[in-house]
Amino acid sequence: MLTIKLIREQQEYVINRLKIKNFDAANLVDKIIACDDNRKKYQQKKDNLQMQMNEISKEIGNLFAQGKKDEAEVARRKTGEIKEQIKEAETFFENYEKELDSLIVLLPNLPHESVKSGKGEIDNEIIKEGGVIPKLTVSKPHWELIKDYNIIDFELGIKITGAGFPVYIGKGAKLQRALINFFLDEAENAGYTEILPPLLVNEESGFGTGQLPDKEGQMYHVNADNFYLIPTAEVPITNLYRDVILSETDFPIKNMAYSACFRREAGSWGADVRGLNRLHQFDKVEIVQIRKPEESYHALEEMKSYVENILVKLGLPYRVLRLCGGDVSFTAALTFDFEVFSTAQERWLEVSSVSNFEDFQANRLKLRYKSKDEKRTKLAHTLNGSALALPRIMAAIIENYQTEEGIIIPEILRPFTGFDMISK
RNA sequence: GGAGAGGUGGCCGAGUGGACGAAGGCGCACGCCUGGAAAGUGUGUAUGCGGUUUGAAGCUGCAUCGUGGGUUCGAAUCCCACUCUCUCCGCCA
Repeated sequence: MLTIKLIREQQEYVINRLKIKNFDAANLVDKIIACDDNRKKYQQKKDNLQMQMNEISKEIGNLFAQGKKDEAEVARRKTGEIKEQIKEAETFFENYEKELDSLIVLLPNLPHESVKSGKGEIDNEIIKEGGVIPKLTVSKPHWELIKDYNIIDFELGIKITGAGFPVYIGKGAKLQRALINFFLDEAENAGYTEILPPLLVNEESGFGTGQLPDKEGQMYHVNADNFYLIPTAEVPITNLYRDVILSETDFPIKNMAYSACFRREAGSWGADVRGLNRLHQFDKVEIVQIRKPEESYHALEEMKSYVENILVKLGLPYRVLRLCGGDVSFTAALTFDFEVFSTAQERWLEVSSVSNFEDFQANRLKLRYKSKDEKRTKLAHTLNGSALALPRIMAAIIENYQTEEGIIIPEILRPFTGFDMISK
């Protein structure tokens, strides 16, 4: 969430920047400021009364100690009324504070200056393309190939769980594991620390990274214990730093994690989601960085090149998009999407999303740091990126590397798979 | 699931109604000492929200001892509820 300070001090700027995200903030900002004014007003009232109360209490204590019981009695009689007033001011204060909290979380993060306005996908700017789209002699979509070679079985998944929960079999399972290991090793070499987090998180964590309250319906919820199944490792990995005050020497923080991800994808089932394109459970390696504000865009570039490099190593045709205002998520300031070309489907598939959240998540998380020369704590910047999401990479590999004889394994993965082809 | 114990600052730990944002220790920072270091020694060392201020510093108010409520003029301390952690038993990979 945005800081109240920013909203107050740069009202016009906030409203204008949010227009880029197609968000009309004018009314909301007014409400927020009015609410904050009231909050302050009642805090002053409450604090003053409490100060009076504290003074009287001290006095009473002293009078009792001196044995002046009568005078103490007199003082005591004064307290009742003040107490009432405190309660009243406190109630107002708390209500305004609550209202403020509920309003301020409705404002999206401000887009970075480089983000252009736009409605959605079509307005995203392609900033780079790489790799070569293969010319295939045979061209079957992956949902046919996985059946031909019996490497992923959707029907079995439906039987034991439901749609969107595929079962990986034999070389399909091994290829999956190979990709995970490849991604983890790459991240480790790039200086990321591997974390193996819980797959279930509590409510506070869901709130910390912004999944709650707005995306509640997108997460699987374990009712008995009030846990949520993580939609991405971003949630546990970033929440490691919830309520933390870092010191300057802790930077940069670079963590990564493999995890299964669970998404209900309620209401988003349609024509483009066949096969591996959209799943309820999938695997992903996520990279997360926590940086000082002045370094975060440098870190974003670093993460961008890092992801690109993996795609190059896998030999997949890819492109990099700078998302337009309409497509940048609620929490992000700047996002680059990576897409790979799925040859048989003749579609670009999103396989990674790399974002700088600036201090938007940190403000929710209360993730701060203290610099040497300043006494005040400052909010850190958080960034994350998929590196990478497996199913669509799997789909692209299966389709792009298909031959009459079978599916060729990209060379870089062969040490991990132990085989160089999937055939019948 | 059953029984018990407990949650105090970065950490350990004292504190059973007022002088407690909190003793003492460790750690950390800065200074003294030293040729340099260690040892020793001195000082400092929580967070949030307000006020003052152009801003910062400074000064200042309020709140915070797991969370929420209650008793009281006054609560870390007493009462209630919740929650989390630990130990033992049971079950189990």
